[in-house]
Amino acid sequence: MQLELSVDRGSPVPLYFQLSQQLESAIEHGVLTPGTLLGNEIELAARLGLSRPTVRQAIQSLVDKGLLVRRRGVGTQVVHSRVKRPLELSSLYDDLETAGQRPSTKVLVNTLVAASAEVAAALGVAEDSEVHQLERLRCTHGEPMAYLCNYLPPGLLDLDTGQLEATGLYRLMRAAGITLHSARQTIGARAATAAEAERLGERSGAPLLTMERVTFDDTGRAVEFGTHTYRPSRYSFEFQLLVRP
Amino acid sequence: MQLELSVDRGSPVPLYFQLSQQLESAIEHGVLTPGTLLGNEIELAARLGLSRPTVRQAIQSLVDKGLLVRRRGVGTQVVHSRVKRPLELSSLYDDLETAGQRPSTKVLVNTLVAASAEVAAALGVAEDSEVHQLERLRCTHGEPMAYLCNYLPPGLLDLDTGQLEATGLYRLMRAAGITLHSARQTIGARAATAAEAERLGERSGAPLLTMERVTFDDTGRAVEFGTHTYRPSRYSFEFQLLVRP
DNA sequence: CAGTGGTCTAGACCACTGA
DNA sequence: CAGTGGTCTAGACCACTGA
Repeated sequence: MQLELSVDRGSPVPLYFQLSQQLESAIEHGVLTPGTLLGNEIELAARLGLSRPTVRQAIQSLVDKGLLVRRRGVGTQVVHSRVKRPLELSSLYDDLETAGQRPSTKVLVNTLVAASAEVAAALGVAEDSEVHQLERLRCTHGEPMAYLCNYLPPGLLDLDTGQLEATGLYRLMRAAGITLHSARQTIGARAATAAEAERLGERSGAPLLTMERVTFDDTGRAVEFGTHTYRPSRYSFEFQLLVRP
Repeated sequence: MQLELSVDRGSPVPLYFQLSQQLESAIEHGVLTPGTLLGNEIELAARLGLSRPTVRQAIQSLVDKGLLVRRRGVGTQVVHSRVKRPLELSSLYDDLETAGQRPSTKVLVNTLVAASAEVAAALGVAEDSEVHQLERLRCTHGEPMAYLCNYLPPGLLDLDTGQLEATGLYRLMRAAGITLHSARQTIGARAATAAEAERLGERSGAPLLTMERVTFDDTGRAVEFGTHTYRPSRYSFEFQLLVRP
């Protein structure tokens, strides 16, 4: 079976990207079945009228995504397991929306406060300096699912309550021109305090899933510090990991 | 300040790797401070007597690790925030050992059983076919920390109780020539059952952190299915995420 | 405008794999 | 042994950034 591949040199889309997109879609649609050998890079390059480095760049991006495996002396194969997207720095709001859960958000606190020692350390600002404080209740199907507390450095973003109820925080940040780069997360569990139980509709002492996160932009500035609690019956963290070679 | 970089063409270590190692160590030791511009690729290549693609390959690997940021028209900069290693498919045993926690393992079950529907689906074997079952209690400082239940397909690995108590499962797999490729994980929380509480030294109904995982090798075969429970007072998941560009 | 990284070519030699 | 991916060279032209 010969896979139909072609590139358009008139397109502004890079050639390696055109190729990797076609391969990815062929894998996702089952045209390239698991275990298939791709054919060697030099022949593939000749067939497409591309240079070998360009073909390698396309293949490499799919290896990085976990869709292909390369073995010296053997060839490049489509991975057998259905690899979903590896873990990304994703927005809870976007994840829920993608899953068709129709999330809703209620902003309970949106104000400026003096940074506590913990918040100041996380955001890298002076203690007692002003920071934004945000508390939101996220529901799906009208039921509370998570309670989100966030702190943001001042002057970064217009935090409009209306917008915060219509979309997620990460999307607002990106729209404000902030380039998210990395985040440090801690996921744990503990018993709900009376106040937490009340907010989430659980009983006091019930198990809660917790997440603490500091997000950085590409200049290394902390742009957000959040402490979130989730109802474990309604939410868990699910992700794909790739072993780095 | 001029950073001292040099490559040894007599070494079997690839040139791009020699360079990326030197840059990484300079960043980790603070010789290259956050925000520093690396100097353009062409000049860097000339200085080292390398071609530009080789220099790019070195830089790219550090961009992938989150240590450098590239901006067209601007240059390549050392990231400001201390980025630790991004999330890897790591072994709990290795993580604890690295943290100086001196983990110990007690094997409670090491036997062959008929696969339940859940286990069969996870491992991709027939229901009721024979699989290895493993139950281990992991302690640090003599205190229980996690209870690990694992299932493995038959014939993959010699599961020696002595070795299992001396090291981690992933290390045994790698030693057996298995190339780990990816894993699908779910992290959640729930209340401890009476049996679970007993095993971990908690009270019944106490919150537990849970992890479910299927690990695949590079041929796409499921090599392990695990359901783990952790005492949240003694363990949490901590990791760094990078935003994929 | 000058300077940067992004993309691309057309080769070369090598190490490793499996028959 | 033939076939594969891994590494490397010495260029080229382009798009984007910021002064």
